Amino acid sequence: MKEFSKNLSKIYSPKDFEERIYKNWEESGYFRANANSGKPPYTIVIPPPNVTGILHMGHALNNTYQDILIRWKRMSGYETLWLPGTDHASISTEARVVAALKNEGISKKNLGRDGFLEKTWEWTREYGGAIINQLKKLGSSCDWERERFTMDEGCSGAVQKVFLKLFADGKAYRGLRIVNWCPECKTSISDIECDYEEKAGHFWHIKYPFSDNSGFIEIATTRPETMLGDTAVAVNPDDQRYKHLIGKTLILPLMEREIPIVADEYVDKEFGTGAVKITPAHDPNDFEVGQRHGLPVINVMDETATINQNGGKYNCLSRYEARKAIVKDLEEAGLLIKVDEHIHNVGACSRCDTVIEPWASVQWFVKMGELAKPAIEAVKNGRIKFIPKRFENSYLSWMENIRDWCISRQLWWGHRIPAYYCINPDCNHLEVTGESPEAVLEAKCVKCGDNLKQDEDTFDTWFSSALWAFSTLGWPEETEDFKKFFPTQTLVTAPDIIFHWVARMIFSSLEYTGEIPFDTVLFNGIVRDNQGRKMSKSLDNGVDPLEIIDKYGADALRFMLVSGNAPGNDMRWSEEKITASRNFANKLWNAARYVLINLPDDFKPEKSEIPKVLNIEDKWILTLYNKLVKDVTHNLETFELGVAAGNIQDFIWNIYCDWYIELTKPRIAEGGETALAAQNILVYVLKGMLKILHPFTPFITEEIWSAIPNSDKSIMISNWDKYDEKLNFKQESQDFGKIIDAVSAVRTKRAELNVPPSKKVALEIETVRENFSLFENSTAFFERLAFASSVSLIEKVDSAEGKAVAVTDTARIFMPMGELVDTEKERARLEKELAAVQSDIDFVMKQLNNKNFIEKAPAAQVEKAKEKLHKAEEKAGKIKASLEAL
RNA sequence: GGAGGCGUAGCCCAGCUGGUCAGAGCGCUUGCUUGACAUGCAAGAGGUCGUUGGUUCAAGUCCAAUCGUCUCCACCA
Repeated sequence: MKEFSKNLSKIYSPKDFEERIYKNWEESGYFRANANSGKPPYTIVIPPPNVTGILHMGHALNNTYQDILIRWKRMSGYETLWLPGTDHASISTEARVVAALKNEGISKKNLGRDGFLEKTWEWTREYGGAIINQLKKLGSSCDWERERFTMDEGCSGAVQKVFLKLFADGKAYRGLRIVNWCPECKTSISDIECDYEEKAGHFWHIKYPFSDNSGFIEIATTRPETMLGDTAVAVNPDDQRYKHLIGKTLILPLMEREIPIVADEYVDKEFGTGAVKITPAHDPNDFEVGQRHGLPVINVMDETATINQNGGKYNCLSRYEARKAIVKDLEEAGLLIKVDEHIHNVGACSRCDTVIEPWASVQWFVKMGELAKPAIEAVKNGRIKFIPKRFENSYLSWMENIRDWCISRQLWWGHRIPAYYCINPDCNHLEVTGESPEAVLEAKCVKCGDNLKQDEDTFDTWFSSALWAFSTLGWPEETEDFKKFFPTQTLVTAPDIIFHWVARMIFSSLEYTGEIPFDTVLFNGIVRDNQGRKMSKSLDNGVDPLEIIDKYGADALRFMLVSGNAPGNDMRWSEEKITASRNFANKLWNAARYVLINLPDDFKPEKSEIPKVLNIEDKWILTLYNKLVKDVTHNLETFELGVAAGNIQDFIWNIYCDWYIELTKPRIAEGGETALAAQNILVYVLKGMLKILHPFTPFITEEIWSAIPNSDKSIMISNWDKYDEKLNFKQESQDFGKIIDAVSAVRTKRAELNVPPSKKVALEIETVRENFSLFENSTAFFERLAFASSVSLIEKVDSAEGKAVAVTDTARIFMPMGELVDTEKERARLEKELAAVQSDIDFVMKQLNNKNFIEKAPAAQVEKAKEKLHKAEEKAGKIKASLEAL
């Protein structure tokens, strides 16, 4: 065992020990979870950061929450597993690698699929470790031996297994649909990867002439270039203006193609001209209208949103060039009626901000209807709880209106879809199989014997993240880990991925494992900048957690991130807050240093126990510590991490440091039995404080802990204290409150009179005889903390002449100040004080005189009011007496 | 168009199921080299809890309306 060191460095310098401590933890294996343990499990799976990502404040907040819960549960006797890992983030990683290759003058296409994947794996291996190491700097107690990656063998196996099952059950299907297409990323993206923004645009009103030359119909569009693919014009069947035209045909301008006028309920009579051009290949609603009326789908753009050969003379123009050219040509042809300014929502790729092109293409989808039902039920019936609860609303409304999920992406980095197509166009056989691609391709088409080719696409990243809660534990195998740690308990995440991730994990888990993936979802808010804006690259207002850790320490950062913050609420970043947290750490450091320095050399802190004989102040601090344990535990149980942190800070600073340490100083100075007793309590409570604070600020608590020899080698594996009724000294702690009040009252009075601490004054304390021994035994406190030269007890002071008086509920304390007391000022002060007490009395009297209150309020409430009145009246009496004596 | 959050001391925010909740931190004022800490100690000033109604014996705390602000969802061409 390590020597009892006593010598914490004079300056709190987290840099000196944080790294060392983390290494020790890792080496000692405390982070490791044991699947064979008999303890109840507590599991959190990390929201896997992007493999190429770097730690930002959001990660810091999210992981601080998780680590607090994990460390608390670990100390509370659970077999805890915090499972870490990273996400392959297909679209984001692929974009980064493409960009990096571009700098080297290499194109993805030239490199080929295999070459590109090789490069991307290299990239992943090179940069993938970065965020993991950064999480370690934060103090995250993850089980690193269980670290997973969404594209590792196990997770990939789970993805395949799930897809095969979905396909077999008819819940995964392939079809021609309108998807959100990003012409920059050259892939489809899902609805929730598309961000809408209001933009100023135009509303072009165009003439579509009738085939029979009998005039024209006026349509309006915001995207004239799509008219190249128009295959109809639709009107509302009830629209009197157009009813008679239904069935007539039009000549599509510029393309000179004949298209029909169809009737469809979808058309809003009130909007625009009431006649809508229908472009089934480039608009989701038009696509549906097209389906209903059997209209052809003419795709006029390629994957880069450039007009293709179906666009006639506009072939090879970009969509915006084409728009310009088309408008010009229409104008010249006299077909442009007018152009209105129009503000509308334009969808953009959430990844690269390129305007989305709704585009008809063949994609894979997951049928959501059946999957959503149990996922809705699980949240509705409370099997899964959201904290705060309000986020259940958005979850439910999304789930209840869910649309099929497009899961195929035209990317290479990701899980390749295990679907194979016969190359013979007459056969067109589709095979979905878990066999190795080599074997499948070797085997040829089972129907016609022709060659097969594998689907070029990969799955949406979220398709694999959706399985994270169980694929990481070994599913589909019935592994020890899966049996022990699944379902997990708490998911800690940000509200912006409720749909992307949380919802999909819930329905996936229920569908494939039959279990909920977790029972509680705790949401953390967003860390904003000091002006309340989101931290973003474009604003360059991000704060780097690593720089903050370097400057203030990980503990200060962690403590700042949880302090004064409620679950799900956003918070503002400010340098002042972090210095406040650092100062708190410094305060604890110095308090510990003081306690340790003052222990005798032969003190055995590892055996520090509560002494048999306790002073009143000892009982007082023990009672308050005991209450702290109860409060903090309760607040952690209800996920009120910010409140818990506040409880602890208040106790350490305002109770332990400001009072208890000061109260014990005279005893330490005195030495002997009473000093030893005080030292034991000081150490006992210090150790308790360290333990309860440890989940929040793991490094400093471990460093101080290790300076005190303990039976537990690391505070990480020490036991979380439980509320103990034996430590609840109700009477004594209440009594001691009277001493605290009296000391404070004297200090206040002295401050009002500007008496320097160096001027000691003899105190005369007037109180009832029952309190005499309480106050007499506290003489040393008055001497030290209230600058008393002596203390005398008296039942009734006759003359207050030349004396200042401090009044509490239980006592009047007289201080002979001679000329310092200005009678007039003193009178004014006392009158002010009396007025304050009197307003309390009036308030309570009013309450007690209210018949309804007496009758309807709970008895305890009435009792409380009476007690309050009693106290206030006593105090008022004391102040009045003092006034009279002036 | 729909849903939700926020609006409490100069600033940043806590206030869980209505009754010691009117609070913390920062800032401010005054006084302190009180041998752990000036990254500190002591004391103090500051708010009729956005506004207006309602429910209740009792409302920052529940309900309604309203103003301001932010976010999410939908996306009518």
